[in-house]
This record gives sequence, C-alpha cells and structure tokens, in this order.
Amino acid sequence: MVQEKLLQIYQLMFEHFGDRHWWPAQTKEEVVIGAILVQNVSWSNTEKAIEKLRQQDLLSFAALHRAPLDEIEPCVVSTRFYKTKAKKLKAFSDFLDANYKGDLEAFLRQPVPQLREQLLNIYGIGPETADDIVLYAGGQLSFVIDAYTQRILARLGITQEQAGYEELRTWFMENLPADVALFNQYHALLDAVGHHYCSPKNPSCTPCPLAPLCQYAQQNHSFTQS
DNA sequence: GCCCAGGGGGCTC
DNA sequence: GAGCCCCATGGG
Repeated sequence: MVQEKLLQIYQLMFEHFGDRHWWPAQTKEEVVIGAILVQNVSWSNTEKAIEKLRQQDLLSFAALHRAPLDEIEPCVVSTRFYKTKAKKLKAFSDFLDANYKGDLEAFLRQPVPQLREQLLNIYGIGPETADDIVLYAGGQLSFVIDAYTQRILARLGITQEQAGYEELRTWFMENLPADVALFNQYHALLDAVGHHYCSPKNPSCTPCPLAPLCQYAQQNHSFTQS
C-alpha cells in the first residue's frame, strides 16, 4: 500500500524531471568532498569550490591530508562557513589516513551499518552527509533524507510534520524495493521538486508534479489566484 | 542592500 | 532530546 504510493510519487517526479544524473562527480573522492562542501549551500557554489580544489591539486584526500588549513580555506570560500568546511575536509582526510591508510574504497566497502556508524563519528559528517556518502560514493543502500524530503512528505500528508531523520529514513527503506539505482534517483528527484516547487516562502505548487497528490497544494489557493 | 538557503556542532535545560 | 545559536557566502 505504502510502497504503491511511494512508487506513484516516484513516477510523477520522473515523468516531470527525467533522469537527474546524480551525483555529478568524476571520482568517489569527489563525491565525498562534494557531499561535505554542499552542506547548507547550493550546488553551483559547491562546484566552484571543487574546481578551485582541482586547480590547486587538492581534490584528493591524500592532498588534503598534506595541505595546511590555510591552503584549503581559500579554495572553499564559495561554500559559506569556509573555515568550518576546510576543517571538515581535513578531518575526513585525517580519519582516512589514520584508519584506512588513505584508501577510500576500502573504507566504503564495509557493510552499511558499520560504515554509517563510522561516518557519523567523523567531525562534520551528520546523518544526511553520511547517507550521501554511503549511497552516492559507496553505491550501497541507504536512503538520504533532507529538508526538502521532510517538507514534501509532510505537505503530501504522508508523514507527521515533525518526523525525525532516522524515522523517515527507516520508513523509506522499509517501503521501497532495495534498489540502489532507485534510491539514487528518488532522492535526486525529491531534491528537484523541493528546489523548484516546494520552498517555504514560495510554494509555487503549480506545475509541481506532486500537486495532484498533495494536501498542501489542495488547501492553498495559489492555483486560482493570479 | 537585504533576505535567506536548509547541514552539522555544540551548548543549554 | 528538543530548542537555540553559530558558522559567514552569494544569488535573487
């Protein structure tokens, strides 16, 4: 029942947006670096920082591990909170060096529960970033929840307003087929819906592909006004 | 020139 | 464990 609804939501989003080609990166290291840098900032700002790191030959954890903070910081200024972001990149590179001799692949190969737990113990890695890394860098099953996901589900009337991260993640994982490609695309599509149609200030519910299923859209009168 | 995006850490009670 | 502030750029 729930699975049917979730797949229906997926279909509507996919018909509207098509393949999102997420995560855009050339290497797994780039996925992880991007996942840290994108926290609380747009992807376009993140891209700028990734290009700067690339230009400075800092787009690898080996290089980040060697580099002093004041060399990393100027590269990531565009990602807001740049001192914090530089520290987070450094913390990840230090962790990898200390525990996996810098071998990201070896780290990512672990079973999801262990991998996730270790990720969450690294400075700067919270639940969302951990799941980005498990799914998009590790290619393993973990559903990513973000603020858009929470808002969209609440507006659809499917989940409680204040459902927590772990609760929502478990709910998706219990009600979706265990398919990495599906998890990948589903989160990317929710992100697109959230970005384009489901912001708190500008709930432009039309032409949101989910409007036909959405309680919020049906209650709000933006359809008939202007 | 002002508002605000939308994650994580750290503190408080 | 919920609620709050801090981080501090750039696009609309």
